[in-house]
Amino acid sequence: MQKKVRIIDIAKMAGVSKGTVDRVLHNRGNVSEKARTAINRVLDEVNYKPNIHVSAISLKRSYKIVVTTPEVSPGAYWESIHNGIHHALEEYENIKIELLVFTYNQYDIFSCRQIFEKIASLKMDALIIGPTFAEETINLCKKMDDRDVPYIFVDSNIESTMPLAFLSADHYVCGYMIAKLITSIIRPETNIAIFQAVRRGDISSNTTILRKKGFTDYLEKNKCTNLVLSIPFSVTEPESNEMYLSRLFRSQKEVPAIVVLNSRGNFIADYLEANHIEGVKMICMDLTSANIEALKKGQIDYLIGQEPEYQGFFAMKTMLEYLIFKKKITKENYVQLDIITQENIDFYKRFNNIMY
Amino acid sequence: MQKKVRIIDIAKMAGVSKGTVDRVLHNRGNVSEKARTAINRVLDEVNYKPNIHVSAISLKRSYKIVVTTPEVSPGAYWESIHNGIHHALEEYENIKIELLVFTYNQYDIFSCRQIFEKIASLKMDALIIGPTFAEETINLCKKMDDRDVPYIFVDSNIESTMPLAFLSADHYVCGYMIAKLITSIIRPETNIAIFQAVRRGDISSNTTILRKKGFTDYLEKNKCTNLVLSIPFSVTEPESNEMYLSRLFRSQKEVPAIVVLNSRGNFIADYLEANHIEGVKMICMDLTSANIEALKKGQIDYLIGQEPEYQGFFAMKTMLEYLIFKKKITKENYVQLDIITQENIDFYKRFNNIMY
DNA sequence: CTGTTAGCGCTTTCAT
DNA sequence: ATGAAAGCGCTAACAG
Repeated sequence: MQKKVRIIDIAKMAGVSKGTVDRVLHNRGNVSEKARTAINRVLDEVNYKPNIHVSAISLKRSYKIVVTTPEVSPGAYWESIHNGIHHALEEYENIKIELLVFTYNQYDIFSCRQIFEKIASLKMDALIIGPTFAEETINLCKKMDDRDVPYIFVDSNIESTMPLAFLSADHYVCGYMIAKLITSIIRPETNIAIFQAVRRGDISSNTTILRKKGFTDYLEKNKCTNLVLSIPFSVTEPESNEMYLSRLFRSQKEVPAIVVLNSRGNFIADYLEANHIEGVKMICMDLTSANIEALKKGQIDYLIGQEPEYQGFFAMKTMLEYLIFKKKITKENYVQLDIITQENIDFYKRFNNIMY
Repeated sequence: MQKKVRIIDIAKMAGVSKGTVDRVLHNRGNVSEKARTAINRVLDEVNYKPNIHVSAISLKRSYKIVVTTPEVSPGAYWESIHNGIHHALEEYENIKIELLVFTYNQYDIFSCRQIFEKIASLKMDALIIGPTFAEETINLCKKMDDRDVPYIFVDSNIESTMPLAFLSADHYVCGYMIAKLITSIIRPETNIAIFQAVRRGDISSNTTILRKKGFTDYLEKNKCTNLVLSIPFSVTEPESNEMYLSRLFRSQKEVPAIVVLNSRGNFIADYLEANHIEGVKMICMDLTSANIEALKKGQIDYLIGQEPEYQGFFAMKTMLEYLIFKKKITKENYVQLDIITQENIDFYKRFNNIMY
């Protein structure tokens, strides 16, 4: 194990001073072409890894980081992502970071536009985005690209953008897996009702489309004969859901299995309980407090988790390490698709933030 | 957010110098009773948290840490635990740590005794134990208790010991969950063959006993009518397994479902393949390379993971933070019981970037 | 454009 | 038993 090379070692090898090496390492400018090449030559030979502990304590400047995601409600998916982000910040408590958080209504494209416009007008060092609407996100990203502001996605990736990295489940595989799980516990004759959220100003979110595709593909590939009933589902106008649900159950001879492709599965579970509908097999997304409760009561059979805390944590940590330590980063980061049941749910609370 | 209190702040408040405060903080002795009480009084009032970055770079002493576990084979369970341990070490690369690793044959109690005796004769700062045999482990731990050497368990906890912490799956729940999963995908008439490893000099490992108990309890509680066939399984004498297996399948009218309570499920999968036995539903423990291969081929339906990398990583990280930064430790750490299928397996390979 | 230098807060050694 | 002081390696300000 060779002893570590320090800035001063590089300086000596290149025949310059510490200060100049630091200027090159951080692209601070004011370096002659001659010095730069000499230093870069040395850097190519040696494997310089800054001591991050020293960096952390020496750092004087501060960083302004903007976070934008759908609105956060207690115990829900996006709260977990924010928790993860804050957890990462705690790990770097000695670094001065100014965090600005802007949330938009994920069911209203106009809210998103407005917030993104505001963000575009801000000066910042980095941006973390939880996207919903593709077009709007692409617009924002273009502006960031022009200004050399690095950004990282959480929850899902958006095509035609150039993020530093993204943290996302493979939503297609997610839907595919859900199809496998639900069909493994129901009979081939059982119908499957599949719920998707309706949004204002846009057809559907990218993630839901992908999950739906994976779901359908599995059934087709495996020649499943279950009839699939697509049911719209409104978060903003819950009264219309009652109607859809009662119509659904009135039309069915046998209760269908239920798949909810967003994190609001508990709404359906509540309806079933209120109407004393039993024996329904049900798979939903995300470990929200309400979903966990429904899982523990036995209303939901499987929950699929996508590590939201880890996504937030890793996004922020990656960003900081990029900004401060210039660490290399992996662009594509697919998170686990955790299959959760009544039995293993209690072991999935690493960040202690799933409370009820 | 109040500004951080440093050693020098405490020193001033207590009317002593930095050096004396440090002596108290690290129990280094040579402090008058008067100074000690003054400093402790201040420490009770303020919330002192050492800056770990500074600690890390200032530290001159080195630590000798011993690790003992069952033997490591490539791609297998214990290798993952060791990988995790080494990852933690990488994160603290600037701290001088001498790592001594001793492995024993987990199927031979005499090997374990011999190794543990050797370990007991060593001088060390801390010990990480992957236990198999309860009595032997308790003996070793008693000796460590006498010498004030802290130890942490991975894989399972041992009663009647006083570890700093343990990292373990809840093996009982694990067995319980396996029972639920297997019965959810087979018919109530299907028999279940359950495989347990045989060991030399001991009845069975603690973990397997607990898993078996959980398994049986589930079936009983849920009035499952499946017949359970317990099959012994020898890792050291594989030729005897052939016999058991052929006898098993000859005796059955319909192929039974298979549950393997240790990580050697792939042995059974191989037998099935070699003998062209198809249509077997199978659940096994642990994401070993061989098991993953069998899962991907469709021979295994579910694998249950218990985060071995995380266990090793967290054990070592916790130990270092205890030794160096005197961090508070959570004693009981139950790891996730990951349910793995062909679909989500590829997202469970975070070998390169363990965090938390 | 470049070299020098003052911190950052903690550990450890060395006088006293 | 105690205080003073020398590092640890990096960042950033400052003086040329």
